[in-house]
Amino acid sequence: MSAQALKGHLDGMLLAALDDGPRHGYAVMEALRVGSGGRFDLPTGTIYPALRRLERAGFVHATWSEEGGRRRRVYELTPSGRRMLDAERHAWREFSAAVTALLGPHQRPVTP
Amino acid sequence: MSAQALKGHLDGMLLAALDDGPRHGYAVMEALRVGSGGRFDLPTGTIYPALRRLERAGFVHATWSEEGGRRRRVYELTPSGRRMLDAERHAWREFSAAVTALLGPHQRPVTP
DNA sequence: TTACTACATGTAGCTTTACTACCTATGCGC
DNA sequence: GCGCATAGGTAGTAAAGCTACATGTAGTAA
Repeated sequence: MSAQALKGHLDGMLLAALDDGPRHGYAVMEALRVGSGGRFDLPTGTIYPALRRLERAGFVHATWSEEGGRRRRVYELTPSGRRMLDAERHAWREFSAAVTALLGPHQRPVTP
Repeated sequence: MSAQALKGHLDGMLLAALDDGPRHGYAVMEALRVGSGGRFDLPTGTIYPALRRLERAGFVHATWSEEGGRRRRVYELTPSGRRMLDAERHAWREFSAAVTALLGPHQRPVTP
């Protein structure tokens, strides 16, 4: 995966990871790793600043929670964040359709 | 379309635009615009530096041509560029599959 | 003949954003 | 004790597309 490929697409995936319910940062990280089949094994230096950015933008709301001596910062979608997620999903469909069209029909045949 | 969405995906599309044959920069720009249904109406400040980058990297070969008082810089895929195009197409399929999976199946139904 | 548009190429500086590298801390198994 | 998974975080860097600007030709509309 190219170094820059994620640019501008991470926020949508983070919001989507919170769509089923609140999660803390580390769990979001895991969700991206597992949900992408291991392709998005993102470093903490990517995840935490990104979540903080979404919080500042008002798309998620964060609360501290303590469980078994472990402090966790739990993130939850705000109504604004939910609207943003919708917008991101739509933008992704537009974007991916356009790129797929431009990259051309040169697919490797499934079964020769 | 988000400001950063294109990052890392432009090179593949530029190379793909040269797959049918040599084109000059302005024609490549047009090809992206038309081929994306108007979604990628990229400024010259994006296209020309990107083509130059691909040239420096050895993926395209450029020659000047004069036609009707118009100087054009015509770009052509090199063998290395063709391999790169293959790699970009493969990377895009991987990437888009992963993002689509993570954004979830929350598609709006076609006919309610 | 003036002005505007499409064609055609290019650069300097800005901004955003993910990544690298580093730090702190707890709980558990060996 | 030691290492690993879990859990959170920051400072600084690099990449790459965008904005705004500059240059010039050809054709057309006023």
